Amino acid sequence: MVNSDRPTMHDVAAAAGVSQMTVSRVLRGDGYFSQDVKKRVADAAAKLGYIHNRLASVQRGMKNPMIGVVLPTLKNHVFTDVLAGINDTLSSLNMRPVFGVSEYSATAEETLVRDMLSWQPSGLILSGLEHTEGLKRAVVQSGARVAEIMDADGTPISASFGVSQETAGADMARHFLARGHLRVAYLGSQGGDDLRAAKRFSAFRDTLLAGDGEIIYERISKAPSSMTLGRDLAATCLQKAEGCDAIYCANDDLAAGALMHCITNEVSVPGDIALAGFNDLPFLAALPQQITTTHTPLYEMGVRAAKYVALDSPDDPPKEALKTRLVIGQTT
Amino acid sequence: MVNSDRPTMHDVAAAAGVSQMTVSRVLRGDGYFSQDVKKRVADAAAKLGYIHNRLASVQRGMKNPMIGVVLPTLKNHVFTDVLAGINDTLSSLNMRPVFGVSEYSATAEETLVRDMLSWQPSGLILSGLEHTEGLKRAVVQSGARVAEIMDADGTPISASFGVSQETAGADMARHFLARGHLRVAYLGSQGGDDLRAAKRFSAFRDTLLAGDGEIIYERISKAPSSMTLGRDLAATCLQKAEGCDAIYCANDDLAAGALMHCITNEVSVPGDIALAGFNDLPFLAALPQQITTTHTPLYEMGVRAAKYVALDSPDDPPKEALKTRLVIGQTT
DNA sequence: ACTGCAGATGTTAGCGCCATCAACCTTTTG
DNA sequence: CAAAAGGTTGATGGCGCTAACATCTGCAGT
Repeated sequence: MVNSDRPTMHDVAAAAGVSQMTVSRVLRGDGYFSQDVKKRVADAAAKLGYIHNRLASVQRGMKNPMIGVVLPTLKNHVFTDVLAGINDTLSSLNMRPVFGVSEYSATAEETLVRDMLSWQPSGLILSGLEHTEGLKRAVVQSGARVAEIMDADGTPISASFGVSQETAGADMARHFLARGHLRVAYLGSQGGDDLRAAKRFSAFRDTLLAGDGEIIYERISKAPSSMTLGRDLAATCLQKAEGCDAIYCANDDLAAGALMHCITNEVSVPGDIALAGFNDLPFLAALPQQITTTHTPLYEMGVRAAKYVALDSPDDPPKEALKTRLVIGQTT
Repeated sequence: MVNSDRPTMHDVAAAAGVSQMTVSRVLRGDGYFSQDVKKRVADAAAKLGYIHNRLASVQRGMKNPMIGVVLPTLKNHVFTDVLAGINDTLSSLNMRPVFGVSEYSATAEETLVRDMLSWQPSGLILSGLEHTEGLKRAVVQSGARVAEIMDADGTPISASFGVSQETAGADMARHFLARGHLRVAYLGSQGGDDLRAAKRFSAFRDTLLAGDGEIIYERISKAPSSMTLGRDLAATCLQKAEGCDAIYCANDDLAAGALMHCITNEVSVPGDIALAGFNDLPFLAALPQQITTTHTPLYEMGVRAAKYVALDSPDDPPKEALKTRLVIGQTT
């Protein structure tokens, strides 16, 4: 409920004995005004507890310091890392993120974006490169600056800052082959909704099969990703997949959960079985063993995307593929 | 950059051959209009890709489906759990959260809230009960509905949905005493900025000392909370605090990190040393041992707060203390 | 035939702000 | 010392939308 007695520039103007226009100028520090007037206005505004009404100024044509951010989930720490990069950058530029979570649904994403666009944000950050046609059309028409993050394998609407999922998957497969891990299991989550994990796995499989490897077990749970899920999936996997010598997990949470299963059940890692995840999240450093994983510059990705959408350089939209890096596991 | 060629109701009206007011009515489904007009307007809106301008309608006096949410950090999963509750609830009510992160700074929080208020949100969710006077004044004057979450020991601005940190701390101390853990270490993070952790520890200490216990080691790192920090703090603690038989950690991340240290160094838990955390985050279930902790209804807290601020019941603001529950550790 | 009233549409005003222009006043400059 | 330049303030209009009121039609009730 917006109180109707919230003071406006008119009220401040009356209290300071000037016109409303002068108050506007003083508060924005734009144009000419005397020191005397400046002080009177500042005092009046402080006394009344005046708060600027952005709705009105944006409507009038000012830039809206609002950036819409749509992420697939908050359950995976991956996105809180990206978010941190976005948030830190936008804060320093006096802009504010508005978040939405799509739960890996393209239609939910479209609804969310349409909703956000109704606030006339000056920018938008989306996850992944796959969106509904309706979303793309709405975004383009809105004139908001858009950046797509996370992925680099595909065609962005405009700018993109992501990593190549295919390269990451293929790199990991080559590592497996080099280490002689040929009988491999794959564990995933979110059903088929996590499209980036799917791309990764597809490239991983192709590369592995092109070598002498084989996927002897594959299980993509419908549940959202979590350490607990990873632990459970690993338990079933080790029971069913005889002769399996390595597990590739869709992400670090699953891999860490798998590691917990191994520790609890005294399965030696990587002696009995090798484990690999994806993202190189900070918490991996605290585990009893450093798991093999692919480092992705999550924070940096957030920073770049935020900078791009916040500033309005007229350059043509960059499509940057950030580098991933294989992190080899070891006992600590 | 908001494109000036974004279609307005006027454009839709022209395309549909009706007045702009009629478009407004049709799109809101309010008042009278014929089926024929309804269809023409809907078609025109779809063809032009019309997106409603909320700025204008809120300015005109409509309720703003925006809720400001200020959290101390995203680095601790605690807040993403709360956030999930808030987000799910608001989504189902067609409202949108706008997030801000204060990094445990009261002045940053005030800046953030003032910023948010400039968008005329209809509600606000804040963390904790301690805020600057300026913030409280601004919030009250804004007329937005406010809910404060997390804490129950203090006086809220209006509504509050939190847990008693003091009760939780004291309960844990009683558990320690009952188990005969008398030589206790305490590990914390965020310097003195995490006021709720401080309240908890204070009550814990008082209760412990009132029994036969003592705090033989205390270390509150300035770093943000993480598993890695917990692991490092535990390492130093076990080295320095001779005869220590239990560690109370400010939260589950620290406690899990401490557990990782113990596993790596073959320190038996709880044989050699007992560990306790706070919050009962879901990932604890994946660890090789269930750590002792205090369960807090994080998601539920988010749900209740979101419901309160989203709906505009005229009841006087509820001040609810949600129940915490001690979770006793065990090996899995 | 005349009221009455509901259905269907349009007109007007104004939310709070800022770009633009206009007015006036003070310096500076040739 | 007039003219130009610059400092200081105010009046006006309009961004896109919706509440309130106005208008006009058709048709039921008497």
